[in-house]
Amino acid sequence: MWHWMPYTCLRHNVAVPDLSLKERKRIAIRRDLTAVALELFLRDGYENTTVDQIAAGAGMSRRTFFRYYNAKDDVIVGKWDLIGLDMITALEERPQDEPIWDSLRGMYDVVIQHYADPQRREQSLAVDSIVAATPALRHSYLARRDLFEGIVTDLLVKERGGDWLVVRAVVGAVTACVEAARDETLQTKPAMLGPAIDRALAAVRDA
Amino acid sequence: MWHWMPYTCLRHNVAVPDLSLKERKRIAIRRDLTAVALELFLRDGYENTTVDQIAAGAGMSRRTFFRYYNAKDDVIVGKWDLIGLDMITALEERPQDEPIWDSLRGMYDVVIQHYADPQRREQSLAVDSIVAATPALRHSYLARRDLFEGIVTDLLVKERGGDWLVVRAVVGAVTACVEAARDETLQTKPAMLGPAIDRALAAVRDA
DNA sequence: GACGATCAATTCACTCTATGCCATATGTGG
DNA sequence: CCACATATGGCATAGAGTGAATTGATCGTC
Repeated sequence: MWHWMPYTCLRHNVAVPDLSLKERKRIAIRRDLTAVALELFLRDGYENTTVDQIAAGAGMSRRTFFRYYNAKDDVIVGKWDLIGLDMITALEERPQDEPIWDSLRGMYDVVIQHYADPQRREQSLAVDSIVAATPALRHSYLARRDLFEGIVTDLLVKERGGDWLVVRAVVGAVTACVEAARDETLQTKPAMLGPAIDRALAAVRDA
Repeated sequence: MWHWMPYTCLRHNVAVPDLSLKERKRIAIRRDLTAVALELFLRDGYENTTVDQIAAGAGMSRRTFFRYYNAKDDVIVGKWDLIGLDMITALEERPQDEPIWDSLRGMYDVVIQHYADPQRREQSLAVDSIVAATPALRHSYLARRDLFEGIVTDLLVKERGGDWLVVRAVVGAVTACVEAARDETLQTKPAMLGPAIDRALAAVRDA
Protein backbone atom coordinates (compact mmCIF):
# COMPACT_ATOMS: atom_id res chain seq x y z
CA MET A 1 0.00 0.00 0.00
CA TRP A 2 3.00 2.31 0.37
CA HIS A 3 4.24 4.67 -2.31
CA TRP A 4 4.65 3.24 -5.77
CA MET A 5 8.43 3.12 -5.90
CA PRO A 6 9.24 6.78 -5.43
CA TYR A 7 12.77 6.56 -6.72
CA THR A 8 12.21 4.77 -9.97
CA CYS A 9 9.16 6.90 -10.57
CA LEU A 10 10.85 10.20 -9.97
CA ARG A 11 13.95 9.06 -11.76
CA HIS A 12 11.83 8.56 -14.83
CA ASN A 13 10.57 12.08 -14.52
CA VAL A 14 14.07 13.45 -14.36
CA ALA A 15 15.49 11.22 -17.07
CA VAL A 16 12.95 12.35 -19.62
CA PRO A 17 14.25 15.77 -20.64
CA ASP A 18 11.02 17.64 -21.35
CA LEU A 19 8.07 16.51 -19.33
CA SER A 20 4.60 16.55 -20.68
CA LEU A 21 2.35 19.41 -19.72
CA LYS A 22 0.37 17.08 -17.55
CA GLU A 23 3.40 16.00 -15.57
CA ARG A 24 4.63 19.54 -15.15
CA LYS A 25 1.21 20.50 -13.89
CA ARG A 26 1.30 17.65 -11.45
CA ILE A 27 4.70 18.69 -10.13
CA ALA A 28 3.53 22.27 -9.77
CA ILE A 29 0.50 21.23 -7.79
CA ARG A 30 2.64 19.07 -5.55
CA ARG A 31 4.89 22.04 -4.94
CA ASP A 32 1.90 24.18 -4.07
CA LEU A 33 0.68 21.58 -1.63
CA THR A 34 4.00 21.33 0.16
CA ALA A 35 4.26 25.09 0.35
CA VAL A 36 0.81 25.37 1.93
CA ALA A 37 1.46 22.46 4.25
CA LEU A 38 4.79 23.85 5.36
CA GLU A 39 3.21 27.16 6.26
CA LEU A 40 0.39 25.55 8.22
CA PHE A 41 2.68 23.09 9.97
CA LEU A 42 5.03 25.87 11.04
CA ARG A 43 2.13 27.91 12.34
CA ASP A 44 -0.06 25.29 14.01
CA GLY A 45 2.09 22.18 14.19
CA TYR A 46 1.80 18.97 12.22
CA GLU A 47 -0.73 17.21 14.44
CA ASN A 48 -2.98 20.23 14.71
CA THR A 49 -3.23 20.63 10.97
CA THR A 50 -5.73 18.50 9.08
CA VAL A 51 -5.47 17.33 5.53
CA ASP A 52 -8.67 19.25 4.83
CA GLN A 53 -6.94 22.48 5.78
CA ILE A 54 -4.00 21.79 3.51
CA ALA A 55 -6.24 20.84 0.63
CA ALA A 56 -8.45 23.89 1.16
CA GLY A 57 -5.38 26.11 1.32
CA ALA A 58 -4.28 24.79 -2.06
CA GLY A 59 -7.81 25.09 -3.43
CA MET A 60 -8.78 21.47 -3.73
CA SER A 61 -10.72 18.79 -1.94
CA ARG A 62 -9.24 16.33 0.52
CA ARG A 63 -9.84 13.53 -1.91
CA THR A 64 -7.70 15.26 -4.49
CA PHE A 65 -4.91 15.84 -2.01
CA PHE A 66 -4.57 12.10 -1.65
CA ARG A 67 -4.21 11.80 -5.38
CA TYR A 68 -1.02 13.84 -5.21
CA TYR A 69 0.34 12.55 -1.95
CA ASN A 70 -0.61 9.12 -0.73
CA ALA A 71 -0.28 10.12 2.90
CA LYS A 72 -0.25 13.24 5.00
CA ASP A 73 3.42 12.86 5.90
CA ASP A 74 4.41 12.49 2.26
CA VAL A 75 3.76 16.14 1.70
CA ILE A 76 6.70 16.96 3.92
CA VAL A 77 8.96 13.89 3.90
CA GLY A 78 8.60 13.35 0.16
CA LYS A 79 11.21 16.04 -0.45
CA TRP A 80 13.89 13.58 0.56
CA ASP A 81 13.02 11.32 -2.32
CA LEU A 82 14.28 13.94 -4.73
CA ILE A 83 17.55 14.39 -2.87
CA GLY A 84 17.86 10.62 -2.64
CA LEU A 85 17.55 10.48 -6.39
CA ASP A 86 20.42 12.89 -6.85
CA MET A 87 22.46 10.93 -4.36
CA ILE A 88 21.97 7.70 -6.25
CA THR A 89 22.91 9.38 -9.48
CA ALA A 90 26.06 10.71 -7.82
CA LEU A 91 26.85 7.26 -6.51
CA GLU A 92 26.52 5.70 -9.94
CA GLU A 93 28.97 8.20 -11.38
CA ARG A 94 31.65 7.11 -8.96
CA PRO A 95 34.46 4.93 -10.33
CA GLN A 96 33.68 1.25 -9.95
CA ASP A 97 37.02 0.39 -8.37
CA GLU A 98 36.74 3.01 -5.63
CA PRO A 99 36.31 1.66 -2.10
CA ILE A 100 32.61 1.80 -1.30
CA TRP A 101 33.37 3.77 1.84
CA ASP A 102 34.72 6.60 -0.29
CA SER A 103 31.95 6.28 -2.84
CA LEU A 104 29.38 6.68 -0.11
CA ARG A 105 31.20 9.64 1.34
CA GLY A 106 31.15 11.20 -2.10
CA MET A 107 27.48 10.45 -2.47
CA TYR A 108 26.71 12.47 0.63
CA ASP A 109 28.39 15.50 -0.90
CA VAL A 110 25.03 15.97 -2.55
CA VAL A 111 23.50 16.65 0.84
CA ILE A 112 26.29 19.02 1.79
CA GLN A 113 25.82 20.85 -1.49
CA HIS A 114 22.14 20.97 -0.85
CA TYR A 115 22.57 22.72 2.45
CA ALA A 116 25.24 24.98 1.02
CA ASP A 117 22.74 26.62 -1.28
CA PRO A 118 21.08 29.36 0.80
CA GLN A 119 17.83 29.06 -1.14
CA ARG A 120 17.38 25.35 -0.56
CA ARG A 121 18.85 25.51 2.90
CA GLU A 122 16.21 27.82 4.29
CA GLN A 123 13.47 25.62 2.93
CA SER A 124 15.12 22.46 4.20
CA LEU A 125 15.81 23.85 7.64
CA ALA A 126 12.13 24.66 7.97
CA VAL A 127 11.30 21.10 7.02
CA ASP A 128 13.89 19.77 9.44
CA SER A 129 12.53 21.81 12.31
CA ILE A 130 9.07 20.41 11.73
CA VAL A 131 10.38 16.88 11.48
CA ALA A 132 12.41 17.33 14.64
CA ALA A 133 9.32 18.56 16.49
CA THR A 134 7.06 15.76 15.29
CA PRO A 135 7.71 12.13 16.24
CA ALA A 136 5.41 10.87 13.50
CA LEU A 137 7.44 12.67 10.87
CA ARG A 138 10.68 11.48 12.37
CA HIS A 139 9.32 7.97 11.92
CA SER A 140 8.48 8.64 8.31
CA TYR A 141 11.94 10.01 7.78
CA LEU A 142 13.54 6.95 9.31
CA ALA A 143 11.43 4.73 7.08
CA ARG A 144 12.57 6.62 4.01
CA ARG A 145 16.16 6.40 5.13
CA ASP A 146 15.85 2.67 5.65
CA LEU A 147 14.37 2.25 2.19
CA PHE A 148 17.13 4.36 0.74
CA GLU A 149 19.85 2.35 2.43
CA GLY A 150 18.36 -0.80 1.01
CA ILE A 151 18.32 0.64 -2.50
CA VAL A 152 21.91 1.84 -2.21
CA THR A 153 23.02 -1.53 -0.88
CA ASP A 154 21.34 -3.43 -3.67
CA LEU A 155 22.84 -1.09 -6.22
CA LEU A 156 26.36 -1.51 -4.89
CA VAL A 157 26.06 -5.26 -4.61
CA LYS A 158 24.71 -5.51 -8.15
CA GLU A 159 27.28 -3.22 -9.75
CA ARG A 160 30.34 -4.09 -7.75
CA GLY A 161 29.57 -7.46 -6.27
CA GLY A 162 30.66 -8.34 -2.77
CA ASP A 163 29.00 -9.68 0.31
CA TRP A 164 25.55 -8.26 0.94
CA LEU A 165 26.09 -8.30 4.70
CA VAL A 166 29.31 -6.33 4.45
CA VAL A 167 27.93 -3.79 2.00
CA ARG A 168 24.78 -3.30 4.01
CA ALA A 169 26.78 -2.81 7.19
CA VAL A 170 29.06 -0.23 5.61
CA VAL A 171 26.14 1.63 4.07
CA GLY A 172 24.44 1.70 7.45
CA ALA A 173 27.59 2.80 9.23
CA VAL A 174 28.29 5.67 6.86
CA THR A 175 24.66 6.73 6.98
CA ALA A 176 24.79 6.70 10.76
CA CYS A 177 27.77 9.03 10.67
CA VAL A 178 26.01 11.42 8.34
CA GLU A 179 22.92 11.30 10.48
CA ALA A 180 24.86 12.08 13.63
CA ALA A 181 26.56 14.97 11.90
CA ARG A 182 23.21 16.24 10.66
CA ASP A 183 21.68 16.10 14.10
CA GLU A 184 24.57 17.95 15.65
CA THR A 185 25.12 20.70 13.14
CA LEU A 186 22.01 21.38 11.17
CA GLN A 187 19.92 23.64 13.31
CA THR A 188 22.76 25.68 14.75
CA LYS A 189 25.74 25.56 12.36
CA PRO A 190 24.75 24.09 9.01
CA ALA A 191 28.02 25.16 7.41
CA MET A 192 29.87 22.65 9.58
CA LEU A 193 28.01 19.66 8.18
CA GLY A 194 30.84 18.50 5.91
CA PRO A 195 33.58 18.62 8.56
CA ALA A 196 31.27 16.98 11.08
CA ILE A 197 30.60 14.10 8.70
CA ASP A 198 34.31 13.56 8.20
CA ARG A 199 34.95 13.74 11.91
CA ALA A 200 32.30 11.11 12.56
CA LEU A 201 33.62 8.88 9.80
CA ALA A 202 37.16 9.15 11.10
CA ALA A 203 35.98 8.30 14.60
CA VAL A 204 34.23 5.17 13.41
CA ARG A 205 37.11 3.98 11.27
CA ASP A 206 39.66 4.03 14.05
CA ALA A 207 37.33 3.47 16.95
CA MET B 1 1.53 11.81 22.86
CA TRP B 2 3.89 8.87 22.40
CA HIS B 3 4.62 6.25 25.03
CA TRP B 4 5.42 7.48 28.48
CA MET B 5 9.12 6.67 28.54
CA PRO B 6 9.03 2.91 28.11
CA TYR B 7 12.54 2.27 29.30
CA THR B 8 12.47 4.14 32.55
CA CYS B 9 9.01 2.82 33.22
CA LEU B 10 9.85 -0.81 32.63
CA ARG B 11 13.14 -0.45 34.37
CA HIS B 12 11.27 0.60 37.43
CA ASN B 13 9.14 -2.49 37.19
CA VAL B 14 12.16 -4.70 37.00
CA ALA B 15 14.14 -2.90 39.66
CA VAL B 16 11.44 -3.26 42.26
CA PRO B 17 11.78 -6.90 43.38
CA ASP B 18 8.17 -7.80 44.12
CA LEU B 19 5.57 -6.00 42.08
CA SER B 20 2.20 -5.17 43.42
CA LEU B 21 -0.68 -7.40 42.49
CA LYS B 22 -2.04 -4.69 40.26
CA GLU B 23 1.16 -4.43 38.30
CA ARG B 24 1.51 -8.17 37.90
CA LYS B 25 -2.05 -8.25 36.66
CA ARG B 26 -1.26 -5.53 34.21
CA ILE B 27 1.76 -7.41 32.88
CA ALA B 28 -0.26 -10.59 32.58
CA ILE B 29 -2.95 -8.83 30.60
CA ARG B 30 -0.36 -7.31 28.32
CA ARG B 31 1.07 -10.76 27.74
CA ASP B 32 -2.38 -12.08 26.91
CA LEU B 33 -2.93 -9.28 24.47
CA THR B 34 0.33 -9.90 22.64
CA ALA B 35 -0.38 -13.61 22.49
CA VAL B 36 -3.80 -13.05 20.97
CA ALA B 37 -2.46 -10.40 18.61
CA LEU B 38 0.40 -12.63 17.49
CA GLU B 39 -1.96 -15.42 16.67
CA LEU B 40 -4.30 -13.19 14.70
CA PHE B 41 -1.50 -11.43 12.88
CA LEU B 42 0.06 -14.71 11.84
CA ARG B 43 -3.27 -15.99 10.60
CA ASP B 44 -4.77 -12.93 8.91
CA GLY B 45 -1.92 -10.45 8.65
CA TYR B 46 -1.38 -7.23 10.57
CA GLU B 47 -3.41 -4.94 8.33
CA ASN B 48 -6.34 -7.33 8.16
CA THR B 49 -6.63 -7.56 11.92
CA THR B 50 -8.49 -4.83 13.79
CA VAL B 51 -7.89 -3.71 17.31
CA ASP B 52 -11.46 -4.73 18.07
CA GLN B 53 -10.63 -8.31 17.16
CA ILE B 54 -7.56 -8.36 19.38
CA ALA B 55 -9.47 -6.85 22.26
CA ALA B 56 -12.38 -9.25 21.79
CA GLY B 57 -9.98 -12.17 21.63
CA ALA B 58 -8.56 -11.15 24.99
CA GLY B 59 -12.03 -10.50 26.37
CA MET B 60 -12.06 -6.76 26.66
CA SER B 61 -13.27 -3.66 24.83
CA ARG B 62 -11.21 -1.70 22.35
CA ARG B 63 -10.98 1.22 24.73
CA THR B 64 -9.39 -1.04 27.31
CA PHE B 65 -6.88 -2.32 24.80
CA PHE B 66 -5.63 1.22 24.43
CA ARG B 67 -5.15 1.44 28.17
CA TYR B 68 -2.56 -1.32 27.96
CA TYR B 69 -0.97 -0.44 24.65
CA ASN B 70 -1.07 3.09 23.37
CA ALA B 71 -1.05 1.99 19.75
CA LYS B 72 -1.82 -1.07 17.70
CA ASP B 73 1.80 -1.64 16.77
CA ASP B 74 2.91 -1.46 20.40
CA VAL B 75 1.37 -4.83 21.03
CA ILE B 76 3.98 -6.38 18.80
CA VAL B 77 6.94 -3.98 18.76
CA GLY B 78 6.77 -3.35 22.49
CA LYS B 79 8.62 -6.60 23.11
CA TRP B 80 11.82 -4.89 22.05
CA ASP B 81 11.57 -2.47 24.92
CA LEU B 82 12.20 -5.32 27.33
CA ILE B 83 15.23 -6.55 25.45
CA GLY B 84 16.44 -2.98 25.18
CA LEU B 85 16.24 -2.77 28.94
CA ASP B 86 18.45 -5.80 29.36
CA MET B 87 20.87 -4.39 26.84
CA ILE B 88 21.19 -1.13 28.70
CA THR B 89 21.75 -3.01 31.94
CA ALA B 90 24.46 -5.06 30.25
CA LEU B 91 26.05 -1.91 28.91
CA GLU B 92 26.14 -0.31 32.33
CA GLU B 93 27.95 -3.32 33.74
CA ARG B 94 30.77 -2.91 31.28
CA PRO B 95 34.05 -1.47 32.60
CA GLN B 96 34.18 2.27 32.21
CA ASP B 97 37.59 2.28 30.57
CA GLU B 98 36.66 -0.17 27.84
CA PRO B 99 36.50 1.24 24.31
CA ILE B 100 32.86 1.99 23.56
CA TRP B 101 33.05 -0.08 20.43
CA ASP B 102 33.72 -3.16 22.55
CA SER B 103 31.15 -2.19 25.13
CA LEU B 104 28.53 -1.94 22.46
CA ARG B 105 29.53 -5.26 20.97
CA GLY B 106 29.17 -6.75 24.42
CA MET B 107 25.80 -5.16 24.85
CA TYR B 108 24.53 -6.93 21.78
CA ASP B 109 25.46 -10.28 23.30
CA VAL B 110 22.11 -9.92 25.01
CA VAL B 111 20.40 -10.20 21.64
CA ILE B 112 22.53 -13.20 20.66
CA GLN B 113 21.69 -14.85 23.95
CA HIS B 114 18.08 -14.08 23.41
CA TYR B 115 18.00 -15.89 20.10
CA ALA B 116 20.09 -18.72 21.50
CA ASP B 117 17.31 -19.70 23.88
CA PRO B 118 15.01 -21.97 21.85
CA GLN B 119 11.98 -20.89 23.86
CA ARG B 120 12.41 -17.18 23.23
CA ARG B 121 13.71 -17.70 19.74
CA GLU B 122 10.56 -19.31 18.44
CA GLN B 123 8.46 -16.49 19.81
CA SER B 124 10.81 -13.82 18.49
CA LEU B 125 11.08 -15.36 15.05
CA ALA B 126 7.31 -15.27 14.79
CA VAL B 127 7.38 -11.59 15.70
CA ASP B 128 10.17 -10.97 13.24
CA SER B 129 8.32 -12.64 10.41
CA ILE B 130 5.31 -10.43 11.01
CA VAL B 131 7.46 -7.33 11.21
CA ALA B 132 9.27 -8.29 8.02
CA ALA B 133 5.97 -8.75 6.22
CA THR B 134 4.48 -5.44 7.40
CA PRO B 135 6.00 -2.11 6.39
CA ALA B 136 4.11 -0.28 9.12
CA LEU B 137 5.66 -2.50 11.77
CA ARG B 138 9.08 -2.17 10.23
CA HIS B 139 8.64 1.57 10.62
CA SER B 140 7.68 1.19 14.25
CA TYR B 141 10.70 -0.98 14.81
CA LEU B 142 12.98 1.60 13.23
CA ALA B 143 11.50 4.26 15.46
CA ARG B 144 12.19 2.18 18.56
CA ARG B 145 15.71 1.51 17.38
CA ASP B 146 16.28 5.21 16.85
CA LEU B 147 15.00 5.98 20.32
CA PHE B 148 17.19 3.26 21.77
CA GLU B 149 20.30 4.56 20.03
CA GLY B 150 19.63 7.98 21.46
CA ILE B 151 19.30 6.60 24.97
CA VAL B 152 22.48 4.57 24.66
CA THR B 153 24.36 7.55 23.29
CA ASP B 154 23.23 9.82 26.11
CA LEU B 155 24.15 7.17 28.65
CA LEU B 156 27.65 6.72 27.26
CA VAL B 157 28.25 10.45 26.98
CA LYS B 158 27.06 10.99 30.53
CA GLU B 159 29.04 8.16 32.11
CA ARG B 160 32.19 8.28 30.06
CA GLY B 161 32.24 11.73 28.58
CA GLY B 162 33.43 12.31 25.06
CA ASP B 163 32.11 14.03 22.00
CA TRP B 164 28.40 13.47 21.41
CA LEU B 165 28.88 13.40 17.66
CA VAL B 166 31.52 10.69 17.86
CA VAL B 167 29.62 8.56 20.34
CA ARG B 168 26.40 8.85 18.39
CA ALA B 169 28.18 7.89 15.17
CA VAL B 170 29.79 4.84 16.73
CA VAL B 171 26.54 3.74 18.31
CA GLY B 172 24.83 4.09 14.96
CA ALA B 173 27.57 2.25 13.13
CA VAL B 174 27.59 -0.69 15.51
CA THR B 175 23.82 -0.85 15.44
CA ALA B 176 23.89 -0.83 11.66
CA CYS B 177 26.22 -3.84 11.71
CA VAL B 178 23.96 -5.72 14.07
CA GLU B 179 20.95 -4.85 11.99
CA ALA B 180 22.59 -6.07 8.80
CA ALA B 181 23.57 -9.30 10.52
CA ARG B 182 20.05 -9.71 11.82
CA ASP B 183 18.53 -9.20 8.40
CA GLU B 184 20.84 -11.70 6.80
CA THR B 185 20.78 -14.51 9.33
CA LEU B 186 17.63 -14.42 11.35
CA GLN B 187 15.01 -16.10 9.25
CA THR B 188 17.24 -18.77 7.76
CA LYS B 189 20.20 -19.39 10.08
CA PRO B 190 19.67 -17.73 13.45
CA ALA B 191 22.60 -19.56 14.99
CA MET B 192 24.96 -17.55 12.81
CA LEU B 193 23.91 -14.21 14.23
CA GLY B 194 26.97 -13.78 16.43
CA PRO B 195 29.55 -14.56 13.75
CA ALA B 196 27.67 -12.40 11.26
CA ILE B 197 27.75 -9.45 13.65
CA ASP B 198 31.49 -9.82 14.07
CA ARG B 199 32.00 -10.13 10.35
CA ALA B 200 30.05 -6.94 9.75
CA LEU B 201 31.91 -5.10 12.48
CA ALA B 202 35.27 -6.23 11.12
CA ALA B 203 34.27 -5.11 7.64
CA VAL B 204 33.35 -1.64 8.84
CA ARG B 205 36.48 -1.21 10.91
CA ASP B 206 38.88 -1.83 8.07
CA ALA B 207 36.68 -0.73 5.21
C1' DG C 1 -21.37 -7.32 57.24
C1' DA C 2 -22.39 -2.67 55.37
C1' DC C 3 -20.56 1.68 53.53
C1' DG C 4 -17.89 4.65 51.06
C1' DA C 5 -13.79 5.53 48.34
C1' DT C 6 -10.87 4.28 44.55
C1' DC C 7 -9.57 2.69 40.28
C1' DA C 8 -10.41 -0.17 36.28
C1' DA C 9 -13.52 -1.22 32.50
C1' DT C 10 -17.18 -0.10 29.48
C1' DT C 11 -20.00 2.68 26.62
C1' DC C 12 -20.72 6.37 23.65
C1' DA C 13 -19.47 9.91 20.73
C1' DC C 14 -16.25 12.08 18.14
C1' DT C 15 -11.99 13.43 15.07
C1' DC C 16 -9.06 12.34 11.61
C1' DT C 17 -6.55 9.52 8.08
C1' DA C 18 -7.15 6.82 4.20
C1' DT C 19 -9.59 4.54 0.44
C1' DG C 20 -13.32 2.84 -2.88
C1' DC C 21 -17.00 4.19 -5.86
C1' DC C 22 -19.60 6.92 -8.79
C1' DA C 23 -20.98 11.25 -10.75
C1' DT C 24 -19.35 15.34 -12.89
C1' DA C 25 -16.31 18.70 -14.81
C1' DT C 26 -12.45 19.86 -17.72
C1' DG C 27 -10.28 19.75 -21.15
C1' DT C 28 -8.16 17.37 -25.94
C1' DG C 29 -8.30 15.59 -30.46
C1' DG C 30 -11.16 14.40 -34.38
C1' DC D 1 -19.44 20.39 -31.98
C1' DC D 2 -18.99 15.87 -30.27
C1' DA D 3 -16.75 11.76 -28.20
C1' DC D 4 -13.36 10.43 -25.18
C1' DA D 5 -9.94 10.37 -21.48
C1' DT D 6 -8.67 12.12 -17.39
C1' DA D 7 -8.94 15.01 -13.29
C1' DT D 8 -11.75 16.16 -9.67
C1' DG D 9 -15.46 16.27 -6.21
C1' DG D 10 -18.81 14.22 -3.21
C1' DC D 11 -20.34 10.46 -0.68
C1' DA D 12 -19.75 6.53 2.10
C1' DT D 13 -16.98 3.60 4.63
C1' DA D 14 -13.39 1.38 7.70
C1' DG D 15 -10.28 1.81 11.15
C1' DA D 16 -7.07 4.12 14.69
C1' DG D 17 -7.07 6.82 18.50
C1' DT D 18 -9.06 9.85 22.31
C1' DG D 19 -12.18 12.28 25.72
C1' DA D 20 -15.99 12.13 28.93
C1' DA D 21 -19.27 10.10 31.59
C1' DT D 22 -21.07 5.85 33.55
C1' DT D 23 -20.92 1.43 35.52
C1' DG D 24 -18.73 -2.01 38.26
C1' DA D 25 -15.58 -4.32 41.18
C1' DT D 26 -12.40 -4.35 44.94
C1' DC D 27 -10.60 -2.95 49.28
C1' DG D 28 -10.04 -0.61 53.61
C1' DT D 29 -12.70 1.02 57.50
C1' DC D 30 -16.01 1.09 60.89
